Amino acid sequence: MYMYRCSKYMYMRATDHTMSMDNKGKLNMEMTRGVRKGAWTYEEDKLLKACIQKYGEGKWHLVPQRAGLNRCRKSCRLRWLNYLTPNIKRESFAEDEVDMMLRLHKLLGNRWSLIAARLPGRTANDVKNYWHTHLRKKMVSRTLEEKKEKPKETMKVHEIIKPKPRTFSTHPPSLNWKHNINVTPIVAVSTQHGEVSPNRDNKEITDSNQIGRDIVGVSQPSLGSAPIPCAMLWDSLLNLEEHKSSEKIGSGSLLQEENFISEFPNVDDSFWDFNLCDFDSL
DNA sequence: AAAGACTTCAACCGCGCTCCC
DNA sequence: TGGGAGCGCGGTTGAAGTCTT
Repeated sequence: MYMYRCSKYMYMRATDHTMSMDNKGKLNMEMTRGVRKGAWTYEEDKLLKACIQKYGEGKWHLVPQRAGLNRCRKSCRLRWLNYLTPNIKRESFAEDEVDMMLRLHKLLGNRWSLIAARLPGRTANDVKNYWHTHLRKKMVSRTLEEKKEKPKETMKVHEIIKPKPRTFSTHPPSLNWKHNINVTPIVAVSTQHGEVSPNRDNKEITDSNQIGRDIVGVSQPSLGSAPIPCAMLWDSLLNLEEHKSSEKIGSGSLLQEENFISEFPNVDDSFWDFNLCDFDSL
């Protein structure tokens, strides 16, 4: 059943658009055509659904035309992703979802899309909204309490937990590298804000600011061989953590841990010397 | 009952990234 | 190689709903 919250507003705003230029000075063509804004109607949803069912997701710039909608591509995409996608959960967040969200936020920061990807049926917008309305206050008050308890503690800026450089074999069964490579795995980084985040893009760390932001699994090899896929490591790490938390077995689930580690036999043992549960203390 | 304060969340906006020409 | 187009993300906005006085 459809429930529209802002019926008056949506019709009043229908043609209320402003000419806008983006940061590069490009004229936004969508804004010049007098596209509709505001809340979506049932009819518009029907058109959009039919269009996606017929042509599939993607090519959003074609969607308004294909669907016969007077909406910009962004609006169509957002409506589909946040509301019309099948399997979206509309009920409130369960306790375990909230718990997972808190843990993931500690690990990933405000990367809502990554967090949402770990919460089936939840969108990045849902997660972001829930965080801002429920959890942020909780976190702020908790931080204030901690500050009261430890008023004289000084923060360490960009403390890097950095194992010594290692040489890995490039002949594991899973990767066909042709040379040995020297890598410097920066396993975890804590900032003065207590935030930790992964280096999903396999970026090379070149400056201290970036070190402050990223966890790097392995730096880019210099001999032209394939980079170790940090994003893959990270995803698997999260899978393991998710498994642990869902089974309530804590960090002692060594069978899973061993399976996980065996997926990356080329990575030295010292790389695994940290535990995601340790991030709880951040 | 009414008015103001507060909360919720759908939608908008700007920006950065990637791809392609 | 530079620029334009398209896409996706995170921050922000603001109307509607709910609560409080």
